[in-house]
Amino acid sequence: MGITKSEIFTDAQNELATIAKVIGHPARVAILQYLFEKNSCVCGDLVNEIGLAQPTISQHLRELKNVGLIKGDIEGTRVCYCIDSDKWLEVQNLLMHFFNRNPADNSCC
Amino acid sequence: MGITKSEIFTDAQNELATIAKVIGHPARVAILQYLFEKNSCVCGDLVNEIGLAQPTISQHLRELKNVGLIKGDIEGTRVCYCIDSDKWLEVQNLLMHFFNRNPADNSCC
DNA sequence: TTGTTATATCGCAATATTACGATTAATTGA
DNA sequence: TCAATTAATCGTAATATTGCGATATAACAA
Repeated sequence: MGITKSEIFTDAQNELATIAKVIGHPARVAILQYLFEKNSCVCGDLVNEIGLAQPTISQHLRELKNVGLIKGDIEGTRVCYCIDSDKWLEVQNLLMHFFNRNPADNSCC
Repeated sequence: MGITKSEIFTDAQNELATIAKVIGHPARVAILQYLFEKNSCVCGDLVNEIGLAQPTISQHLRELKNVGLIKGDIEGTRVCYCIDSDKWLEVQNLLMHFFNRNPADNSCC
């Protein structure tokens, strides 16, 4: 049905999935990378850098902002975006916990 | 249009996004967690453990298998699934590289 | 062979996502 | 004030995802 049954999963499972889902688009990966390189950027930069239309970039920025990975500051007619350090470290931690376990060697297959 | 313009992004960006997208569903997170706990499982286990129908679980298993995170071995009428260690470590590395950078403090906002 | 069990696949309905043109809103500069 | 600039929002089309009932497939057990 296109709708995820979030209610049958734990908060932790839903949280990890939500974060991963946002990172699950190359445009948003590219935006995060660009933000790290430049340490700040405006929507217009990204429209030039990435080959997507302005409304599309704006939409992706909103999704990144919704999960808290980036924040934006209005500067006149432009909006300055940057990584939210606190959230970034939180996500770093979340992913660490999930991925930093080593799979057993004695796997069945 | 619902279709991602993968061709305008780098291979690395697309790869990270593809992996993240697969992890971007709580059922698949739950499956991976269960696999780590039990070190092996069959589809039926998951149908009982998670509250989703068998065809739905099967579909999620296929997606995890498609990106290589898990593999399945046929054992009679059952299929034994487990984490693919090599791929897991590869993904671990990929995510490390992306997330293990610390955001600058002198952010604009 | 026949029934049982376990999983995959098909087909569908409901919803979500992606992308963008057109428009709006807000600020700056002349 | 008026035009220009920048970004958000609206509306929409195309496609993808999620979930499941029904069915198919495959292996085993009797």
